[in-house]
Amino acid sequence: MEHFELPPDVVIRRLPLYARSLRYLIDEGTLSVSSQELGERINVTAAQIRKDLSYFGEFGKQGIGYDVEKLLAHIERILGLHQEWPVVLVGVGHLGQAIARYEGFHSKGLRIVALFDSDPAKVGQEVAGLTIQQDTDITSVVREHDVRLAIVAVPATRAQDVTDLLVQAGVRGILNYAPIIVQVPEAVWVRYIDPVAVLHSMTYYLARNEVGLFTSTNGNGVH
Amino acid sequence: MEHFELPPDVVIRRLPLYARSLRYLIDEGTLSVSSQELGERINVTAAQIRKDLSYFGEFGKQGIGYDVEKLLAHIERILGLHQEWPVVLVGVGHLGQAIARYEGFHSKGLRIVALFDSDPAKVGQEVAGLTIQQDTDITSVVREHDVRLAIVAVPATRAQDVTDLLVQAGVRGILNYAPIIVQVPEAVWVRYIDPVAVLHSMTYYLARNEVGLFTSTNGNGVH
DNA sequence: TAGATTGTTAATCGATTAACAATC
DNA sequence: TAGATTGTTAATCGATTAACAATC
Repeated sequence: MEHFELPPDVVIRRLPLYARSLRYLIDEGTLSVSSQELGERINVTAAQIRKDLSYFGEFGKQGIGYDVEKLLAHIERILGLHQEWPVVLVGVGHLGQAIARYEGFHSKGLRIVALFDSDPAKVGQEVAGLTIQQDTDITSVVREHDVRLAIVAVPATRAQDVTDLLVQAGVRGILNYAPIIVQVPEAVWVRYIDPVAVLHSMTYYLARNEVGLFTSTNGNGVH
Repeated sequence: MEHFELPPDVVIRRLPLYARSLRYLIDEGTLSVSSQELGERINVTAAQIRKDLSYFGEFGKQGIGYDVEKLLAHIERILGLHQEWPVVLVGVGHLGQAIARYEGFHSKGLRIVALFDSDPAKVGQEVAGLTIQQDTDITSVVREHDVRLAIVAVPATRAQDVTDLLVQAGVRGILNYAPIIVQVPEAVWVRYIDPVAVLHSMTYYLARNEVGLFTSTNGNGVH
């Protein structure tokens, strides 16, 4: 039975994890997987996986489980990863360079197509096969390639300005590495990569844990 | 009135964002802030901020708001950031190097004290003032410095092994950059930095958005 | 005093889990 | 057929928000 409830964002955020786990299963040669098995790998309950998938259709077989390849194909299509999304990266410091060079970003559905930096000394240099361009060219490049996704790896002081530029040029999804929360119009999605905040939240538990190790209830796989 | 409900994890994760915003307010010379104003900066409701803080005590004044410096000091103490946490970093590829060099990590309460890599060619090299050590020395170094926090920036294939080593040596909080979910004992906290998964979740909305821009309800500040 | 804003309670909203009929 | 596992419903659990008395 189909139903038509809108999938909550928290479900959308788990889909990429399901997809990745399915890719690993394919690498291992596994053909079929149950919600139970999949759940154990990513520390999620079987019920949750089934419920999540039910927002999009019926992909399994009772008594059997899910065909790994087929389920992956379904999830990738749901996420829009059957098409390729050009991505621009703004800010080519140490972090930006690591991002540009990171193999993982050349992943299903994503391709970094341009690098930008405000530092004139960097403009013209090549990183990971791409020539660094001036910040001021963001608008034209984004429009020309119809880019919808951007990664921002500039200092916090520059992040809002760069975001405004990107949004104005047509970008609708931003992955922000700068340690500051930016303001965007409603139609734009911003997500944050904030390792320091994450570490700062773990110290809370460590500070309470000190010697007696059996106080904590659960530290598993919080994503 | 004090009450003694245990703060949920979702609250603990917001505290570092409050702290950071307060630091920016201090830089701007602001002495006092209301929950309303603070909330607007980080896209959180005023009620949520007040409720969150109420798990830990009473820090504001009716009619006035919060003393910025005092509230920051309280939050830092709650998070355990009044002490300094030594951190080890395992995996000194492009990403690991960017992490080691990133100023932001030399932040309140954190100090990277050792770098490890399995590649013999890298061992002995210096990055950000630290000499890269062999993976096999993790145990002794972690024990010697009583390290509780680690950052893992190795390939996915190595992540579980490295995690096991760290946990066995005494680490209780792990920030994992590897695109794989690792299994740990209950007393250990793992959190993930997973930019590709985040991008893959944004494409979902972009794929649906294509031309008609007024369909989306809210893309703000999802953290 | 009048205006502003807190801390807290209760109401609402949303997400997770348990349970099970359907069925491979 | 017997065993396993799905998809879905209802129950539970948890987090957010609205509202307001207290009070600076």
